[in-house]
Amino acid sequence: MATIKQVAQHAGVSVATVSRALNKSGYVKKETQDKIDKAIQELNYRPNETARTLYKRQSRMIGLLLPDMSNPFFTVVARGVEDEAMAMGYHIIIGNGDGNDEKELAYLNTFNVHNCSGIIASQLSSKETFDSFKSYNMPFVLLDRVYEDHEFVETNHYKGGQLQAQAVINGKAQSVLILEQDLNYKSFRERFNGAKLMLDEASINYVSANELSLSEDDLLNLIKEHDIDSIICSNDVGAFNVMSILYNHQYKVPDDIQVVGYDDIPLSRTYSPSLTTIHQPAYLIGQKACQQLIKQLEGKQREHHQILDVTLVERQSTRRG
Amino acid sequence: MATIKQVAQHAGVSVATVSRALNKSGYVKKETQDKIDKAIQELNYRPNETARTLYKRQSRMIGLLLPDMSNPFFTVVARGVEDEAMAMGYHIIIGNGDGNDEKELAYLNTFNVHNCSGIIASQLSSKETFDSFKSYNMPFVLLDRVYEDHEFVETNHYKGGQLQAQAVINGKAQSVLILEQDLNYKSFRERFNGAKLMLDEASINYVSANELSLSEDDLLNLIKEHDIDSIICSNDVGAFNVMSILYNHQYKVPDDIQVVGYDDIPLSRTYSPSLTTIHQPAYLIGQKACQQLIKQLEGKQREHHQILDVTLVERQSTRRG
DNA sequence: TCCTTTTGTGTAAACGGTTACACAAAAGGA
DNA sequence: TCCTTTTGTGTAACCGTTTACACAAAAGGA
Repeated sequence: MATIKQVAQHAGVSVATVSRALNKSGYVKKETQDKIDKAIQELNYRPNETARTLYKRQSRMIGLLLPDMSNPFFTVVARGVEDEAMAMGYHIIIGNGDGNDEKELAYLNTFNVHNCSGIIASQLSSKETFDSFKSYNMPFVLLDRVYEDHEFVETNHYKGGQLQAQAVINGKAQSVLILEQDLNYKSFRERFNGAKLMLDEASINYVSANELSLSEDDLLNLIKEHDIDSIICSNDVGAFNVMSILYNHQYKVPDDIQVVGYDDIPLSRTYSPSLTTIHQPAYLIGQKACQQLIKQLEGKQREHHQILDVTLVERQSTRRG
Repeated sequence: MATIKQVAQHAGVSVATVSRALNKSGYVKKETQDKIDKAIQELNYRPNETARTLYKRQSRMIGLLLPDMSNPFFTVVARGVEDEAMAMGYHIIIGNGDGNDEKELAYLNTFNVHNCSGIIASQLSSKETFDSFKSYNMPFVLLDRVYEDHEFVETNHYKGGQLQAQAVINGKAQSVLILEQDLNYKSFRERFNGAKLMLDEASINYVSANELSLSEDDLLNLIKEHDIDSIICSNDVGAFNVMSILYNHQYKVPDDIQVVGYDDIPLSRTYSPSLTTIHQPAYLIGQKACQQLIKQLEGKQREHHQILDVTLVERQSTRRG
């Protein structure tokens, strides 16, 4: 690889002039600029980012920390971040935290020692990790699972929960099973509360259970015991699981039991029956988070808390009025 | 952030000694080591990777270029790469090529100017891109779609095609529709050939069509016209699509028409009916590719061409003997 | 014309590490 | 004891950029 020194030599000027020509900073005579451009061409020179980063103490890389990139929701978020970063001349170092403090801190450290200019993080597994993040004094924005006292992008989970309830109400629900996840997370808690409120208002019976700790038998027992005709799941993948169990036990969806998911991952359109779910704009979340981070980096004005809208997508897994 | 200079000062030694202590290179007296460790502790010092990279002209980062990380097969591959890299002390810069020459070359350039130590790339969109990759003289290994004259990790696509045929033969296929994708790609071509061979040997009729250019109506017409009772798809997502169309037109899977996929993405277990498919060890592909690249970096002995096995996973979308 | 401002360029010092080299002290061998 | 080897440490150059500063030439204003 050619260096700036070689370009300078080849063009018969100093490295400082080449640098100025490259960055269009300071004065450069037209003639000189041309000579330098020619040399750059001929030597196929591309400036070394590492050296630039070292001097500036700031790279054009963004650390992206996700709980798990193989979760379909997060892959789409990641694409949103990546495309936006690419468009703005930034690049992504990716890490999977797996809900594990140590891993999250290891990545935080990695991003730091590589002089990443900022971090986008989702679902930090604890308040302690969050505090560590703050203590590094690197610009960062949070995604999806969020602490109120820091910049973030999330969606309206309360409304999402309401819409889930709305979907089963539209299908004349009589007895609903709500599958929740860890209610310590604000996002899950709000969805849960939203759904409960709607069902209460409509005077519809419901029971709830934790989706993660629920076995197949538990599910079937709950259904029998409470004569369940509608299930609200905490995400689409969970809904697929539920539908698969229902299918294997001769329950018809939606006729016997209707099912509503959350997220609207790409496959929920294609599933048979296709899944009624809450659309979260995953790609947009990624994009917005990236835009917000870059604004933060550049000290530009911005909204610190972006709450994006969610919508109900009614498909085949719920009944219609 | 503390620098090595501050550590040196704090410990009362020179930066060279600190560096030697850090890297366990050269002689350091026990006593001195302790003083330095203490200083590192107290200043919370972590060596700056950028500076290290600049001197060594080699970072501990690996460029990962995928066609599209939101494709479930590749996300799992990416996880395999990422986990393995993490375990070996490397990190991943990720890029989506989108089957687009320019983007691929842009990422190649990015990886290069960041002094990435190597690249893992999948499905370079053209021979020209491949040649560019070689011309950069960076270590790299190819994934999944592969050029014979370079190091790679792939799976046995020919056998995969045979197994797809085997699956429908097990279900007493009489008239098969093979949905292929771009046969210019060796992987798809081999699958196609493998399947054809098996069907020919068993004297079973088949027709084929291109999955990507096939509309819903085209598919339904083909099924009627040839009295299709089995469909071989080019991947799982395609199979979901097909099953969704079948579902909407009152075809029963697998009784009326059986369907076999390719890849065994996580959701194929959960789909209803669950999908018979060819298991490609996506995570392992990523891991192996990463291991191979790191061996290449370290000049270690290794296999240059790894061809991993695929297996048939029979589930509910095909009939049984 | 002389003085001031603008334009154009080069020198050298950073950025934060690693390492070649020099050299001194300690240890070992005869 | 003297010589050789091993151990331990510091000085300074280097990696490839950017930029503060100095200075000269050109342009502009009176």
